[in-house]
Amino acid sequence: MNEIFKALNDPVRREILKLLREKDMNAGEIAMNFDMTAPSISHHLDKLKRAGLVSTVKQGQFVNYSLNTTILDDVLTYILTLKK
Amino acid sequence: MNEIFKALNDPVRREILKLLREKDMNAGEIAMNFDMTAPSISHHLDKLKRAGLVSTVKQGQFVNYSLNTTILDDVLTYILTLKK
DNA sequence: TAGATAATTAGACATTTGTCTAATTGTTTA
DNA sequence: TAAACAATTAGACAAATGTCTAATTATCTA
Repeated sequence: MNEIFKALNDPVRREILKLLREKDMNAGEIAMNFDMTAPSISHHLDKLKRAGLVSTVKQGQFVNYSLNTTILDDVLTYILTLKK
Repeated sequence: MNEIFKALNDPVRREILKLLREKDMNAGEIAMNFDMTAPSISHHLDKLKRAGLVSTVKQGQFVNYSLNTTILDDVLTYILTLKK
């Protein structure tokens, strides 16, 4: 749970999730949406992946990222239990 | 939204929310549950309050804290829209 | 197979964050 | 009204975080 909240606690990463909600994208396509270097985006993607919020599939030299909604259910459950 | 995720991104603060889910408590009662100084807890409470996750009512020299579930709905909505 | 392209890793650096002690504010009560 | 108590504010400091440039790895293609 800690990893998930850590991952969600950054505007860039939340924006990446928003982009992936529309369609899967490779690292370069994601990076194009930000005024930020590729290594920085790569670092953000790594955090999202470690938290389980995104999944990757390597296709040739590209790495395709997709949103993993299963983990979002854990967040939903957590918030709901707080509400009791 | 940024403030809320910032506030949720700390194990101590999440534990405080869990405690307040059971019953309202004043700052001292909350602090008793942690191996941490009162000023540190006060700082965490401040972050929770600024995020709107808790509300306070001053009763004499005590400050009573309670969980504000309304804001949690915002988190729920946010997560749900990510799931589309 | 050499050069180009996609992506990540490594390492440096400034900013943010969480913790502490000391000091301050506000309230109660002897 | 002075001392005690509850809580917060101020300021210092170490650890964590986000960004960058440079270097590396893996893949494609001329």
